[in-house]
Amino acid sequence: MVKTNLARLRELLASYMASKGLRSTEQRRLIIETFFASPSHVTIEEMRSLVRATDPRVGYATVYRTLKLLAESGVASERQFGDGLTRYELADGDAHHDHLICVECHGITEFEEPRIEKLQDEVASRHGFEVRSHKLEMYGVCAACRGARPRRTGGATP
Amino acid sequence: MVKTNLARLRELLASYMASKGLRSTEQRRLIIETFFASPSHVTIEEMRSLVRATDPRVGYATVYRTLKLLAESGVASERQFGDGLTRYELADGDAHHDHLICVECHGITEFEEPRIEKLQDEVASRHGFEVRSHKLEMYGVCAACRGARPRRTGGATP
DNA sequence: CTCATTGCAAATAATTTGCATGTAA
DNA sequence: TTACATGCAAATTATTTGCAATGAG
Repeated sequence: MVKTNLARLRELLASYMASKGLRSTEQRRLIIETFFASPSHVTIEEMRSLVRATDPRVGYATVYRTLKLLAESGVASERQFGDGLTRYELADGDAHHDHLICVECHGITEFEEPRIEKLQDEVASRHGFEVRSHKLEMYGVCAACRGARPRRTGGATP
Repeated sequence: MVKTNLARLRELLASYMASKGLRSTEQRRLIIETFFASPSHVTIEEMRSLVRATDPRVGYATVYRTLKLLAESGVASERQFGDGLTRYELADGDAHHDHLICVECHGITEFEEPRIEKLQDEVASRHGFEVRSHKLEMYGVCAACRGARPRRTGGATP
């Protein structure tokens, strides 16, 4: 098992901030730790309440600015699913995951499928396109909402 | 070659409007025809100017409302790429296409890759998830912006 | 000390909506 | 006629920004 992704992200953030001459303030530390401890795909609104549960004096704008900082540094990924809210999640290391989004319960499930990644690269190279990032989202009805159970069709992620 | 997709979409729209008791007004006809004649991925702003070039009396809200109507009827697809603007394109028939989005020139290229679609279905079924729609977007630098030429790595879409 | 950062409120930006008036059916 | 549509302007929603006060280095 690899050293935790979180440790890597902390280092990444530290070096980014150092390189930009950014300061480590009480608010930033709080927001960052809160983010690291949050469930995936938090909205800014959710982050704001989580942070304010600890320190009600933190302003709205600071949450926005700090999450943007996390995204710029590569520590967080900004995501937009259809609902008009921006969500944040921890950036992946080498692996990359995508999302199944339930249109009924709005639940979000992550998955990885290396074979899709490989085909994506193939498509990109066919177009002479240099991929920086990509997203794959499937919208539909999740197993729970269908009342069905997932049927494992063999081996999952190899 | 199949009968034009456009004819199918016109029928789809007509039956949708009939079923909802919606009326065919001068503005709607203008907006709809303008949309059918527009390049793919038009923004609402672009639609508004195109429409106003013909009839400056058409209001902003009517463009919004009519595009939403097109999306609801299944004639158009709403897309959000990262730039905060909602774009519309003609809905696909059976086939489905995805997008390469250049982060430098903001150009959008469409592609189809049935093998990816197949793997997506596989993933979904593994999760007991019923897919209604999906989107795959790759962000990066297009061939033109790289100064490179696309290298065709063999057969394109079979 | 100096300059980045914060919090607030005001400013944007994109989209939506209320309502009086217009107009298909 | 009689709802549905339209156009306008005001309202929402999500996010950004100006600026004086604060605090990190």
